[in-house]
Amino acid sequence: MARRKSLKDELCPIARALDVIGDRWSLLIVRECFEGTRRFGDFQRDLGVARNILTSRLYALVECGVLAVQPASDGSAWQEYVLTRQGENLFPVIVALRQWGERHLYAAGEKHSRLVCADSGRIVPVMVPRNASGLPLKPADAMVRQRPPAPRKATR
Amino acid sequence: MARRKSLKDELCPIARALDVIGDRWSLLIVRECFEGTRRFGDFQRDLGVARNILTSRLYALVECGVLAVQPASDGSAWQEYVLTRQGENLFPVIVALRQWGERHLYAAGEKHSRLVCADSGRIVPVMVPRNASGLPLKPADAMVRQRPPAPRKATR
DNA sequence: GTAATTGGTTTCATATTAAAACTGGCCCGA
DNA sequence: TCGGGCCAGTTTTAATATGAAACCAATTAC
Repeated sequence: MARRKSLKDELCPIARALDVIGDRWSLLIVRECFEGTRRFGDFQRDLGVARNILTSRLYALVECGVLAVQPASDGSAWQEYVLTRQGENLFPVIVALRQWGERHLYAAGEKHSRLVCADSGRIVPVMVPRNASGLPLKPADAMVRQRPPAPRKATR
Repeated sequence: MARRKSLKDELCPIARALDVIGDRWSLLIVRECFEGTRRFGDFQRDLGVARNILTSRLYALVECGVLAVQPASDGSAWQEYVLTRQGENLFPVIVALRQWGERHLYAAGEKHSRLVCADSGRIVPVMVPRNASGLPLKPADAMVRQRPPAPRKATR
């Protein structure tokens, strides 16, 4: 089959991002991190993922700078996995994905969780891209601009 | 190995979303759609994905309602794959992923494409979740609220 | 000091991915 | 209206990734 196609060196930022988090577990691990999970065993139990897969994903996420390893905060000799700044910046991705899922992946009448503000308890409004003036931006109104030294192939 | 763990019936919307688009190709296909690609051969050429994989992904995306199949608009007898409303609603996900990638996955000084407004040409500001008052919402200020008939297991 | 917990690693079977060859309709020009 | 070339897949075959469960060493609890 030849090695899985790597997208690391693609010019498109979406492709590069998917090279890192484009699988079914990585973003769930990140989600867990946002919920406060830090320990191997807790990820394993909460996600129900196989341990060896969890090991490889955690390693990959550390490798690419989304997570960092640090000594446990509870005084034990174990270590913890925590979000880096880069990892925290995945928040919009997680929220967008969650809101899309909430909207489209439940049967009519099927209950599901909601993202709310911790203080007010009010539902977090659906996140939308906005233009420089703050107006909602529709897909058709956005375009990808390539960089200066015009690439000879579509860069996307 | 036992079949790949399905996340379709997970209670978490993020898990459900990843069941559908949690792989390295699906979102790239969706990205292509936003760029206007509609034909099998064009997806294949632009993405460089193996044809059989493309077939299975297109089928899955149609199956879950992200894409729809319709007769070709150019009069030929072939068919086209186009985004449904549900698929178009992935726009924020794509934008969030792109902006994260632009920010974190390029070496210092390495050039990359930018998402800009089609009319003004101005860069699309980084998208952030906002609370009901329109103020930026930090990860720590958001929480997941479970639904009414309190589930007996963590629902997330 | 001993047993249980934690955080992995190893092993093995199966599923998924990939490349390339193959197939069978469509379309075009002569 | 024939033949060759496109288009959109399917099949075949091989390699890699995933998952479950067993295994293991260090750490912690008792």
